[in-house]
Amino acid sequence: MDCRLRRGATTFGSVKTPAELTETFRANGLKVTPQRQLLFGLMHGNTVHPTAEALYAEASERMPGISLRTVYQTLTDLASMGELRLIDVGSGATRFDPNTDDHHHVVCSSCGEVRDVYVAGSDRLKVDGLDGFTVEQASILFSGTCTACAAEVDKVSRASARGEERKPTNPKERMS
Amino acid sequence: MDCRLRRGATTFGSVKTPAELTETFRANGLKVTPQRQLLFGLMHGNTVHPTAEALYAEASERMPGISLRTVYQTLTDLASMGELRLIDVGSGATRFDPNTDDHHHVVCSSCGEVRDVYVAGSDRLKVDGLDGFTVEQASILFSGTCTACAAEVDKVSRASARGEERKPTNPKERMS
DNA sequence: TTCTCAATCTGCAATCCATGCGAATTAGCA
DNA sequence: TGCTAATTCGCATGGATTGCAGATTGAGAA
Repeated sequence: MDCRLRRGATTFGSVKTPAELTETFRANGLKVTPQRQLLFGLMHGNTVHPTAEALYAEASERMPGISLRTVYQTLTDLASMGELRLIDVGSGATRFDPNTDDHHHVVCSSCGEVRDVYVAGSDRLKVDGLDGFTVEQASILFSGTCTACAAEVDKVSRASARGEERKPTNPKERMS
Repeated sequence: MDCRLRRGATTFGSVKTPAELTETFRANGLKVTPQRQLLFGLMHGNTVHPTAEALYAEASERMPGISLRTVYQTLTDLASMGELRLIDVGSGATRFDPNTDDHHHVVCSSCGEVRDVYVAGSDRLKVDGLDGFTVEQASILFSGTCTACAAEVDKVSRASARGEERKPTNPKERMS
C-alpha cells in the first residue's frame, strides 16, 4: 500500500488514537493509568518529534507531579509495541515519533526542527559493500535548512552586507 | 567522480596518511604532538568505526598515560577539518570513521558491527514532504545482521529444533 | 462492592558519554 | 636557547537515560 494513500485515509498517517492505544495496552496485559492516557493524548497527532523532556514539560502542565521516569517508561512501552518510533538526529536526546508509516526525517541544522519525509524507493536502494550483511531496515536522515532559518540567514546576510553586526547562530551540530 | 574508482586509487578510500594529516594540521596552525601522531596512525585505514573509548584503549597500550580527553580533542579536531566523519548508530557512543568518501553505514543489530556501504544514487533521492526545507546532506543507516551473527542465529535455531536450551542473544537495540 | 496482588508510579541514585576548566607541559618559531 | 601560545591531562560537571525500592493503584476475582 502506498503510504501517501494511507496518510490520506486517516488524519495523522498511521497513528492509533488514544482509545486504540488503550485497547492495545490492555491486550498486551499492561494497565491503563491516567499518566499513560495523558501521554497517549499528547502523542496523538504530534508532529514535532518531541524529546522525553519536552513531553514531560507538556505532561506536567496537565498533570503536575507526573514523573519524568514515567514518561520514559511509557514511551519505551509504546515503542516496544511498535506504536512509536525512536529517532536520533544527533542532537543528544532521543526524539519520539508517533507516525509509524514507512518514512524518514529531515532535520534543520540551524534550529533542530525535525520533519517527516517520504522517500520513493527507499526500500529498494542499491547497496554496494554489504559483504554478506542482511539488511532489514534503512533509515535516512536528511539535514538541511528549514524555511524559517533560511529566511533568517538571508536577513542576516543582507544586514551584514549593510555593515551591521553579525549575530552568531546555530546550536552545536555534531554528526557530519 | 565515482567513489569506487576513488577507492581503487588508494588503499583505504579517501583517507589521508599520518604524514598528510601532519601537514594538514600544521597548515591549519595546529601543533603536531606525539599523541596526535599516534592517533593519526591508529585511525589510518581503520575500518572498525571505533568509539573514543575504544581508541583510547588502543592508544593507551602504545602510550600509557595518554588522556581520554586528548583522544576526544584530537578526534574533534580531525572531524572539524573534514578528515574524519562522526557517526551515530544509536548505540550510545559516537563512532569515528576515517573514510571521507560519500558513503553510508550498515550496523548489525546483534553484535553492533558497523560497515561502510556505498549507495547508488543516494544524492538524488526523490523526497516528498520537504515543505520548503533545503536538503544539504543525506545519511543512510541500514540495520540488519552480519554474516557471523546470522550463522550464530542459525546454529541456535537448529539447536532449539533439537530441543536444546535457547540462549538469549542481542545487546540492547534502541532506534527503530 | 470489596479484596487482592501484580503492575505501575515516583524520586533518587547511578551510569554513560562528552565537554569545560585550569595548571603544568611542550611544539615550533625567532 | 628562549619565548609563548597551543596542548595535555585530570578532575569536575552536565545531559540523557536507566536501576532500584517503597508507596500506590488498576482491574480481575470473590
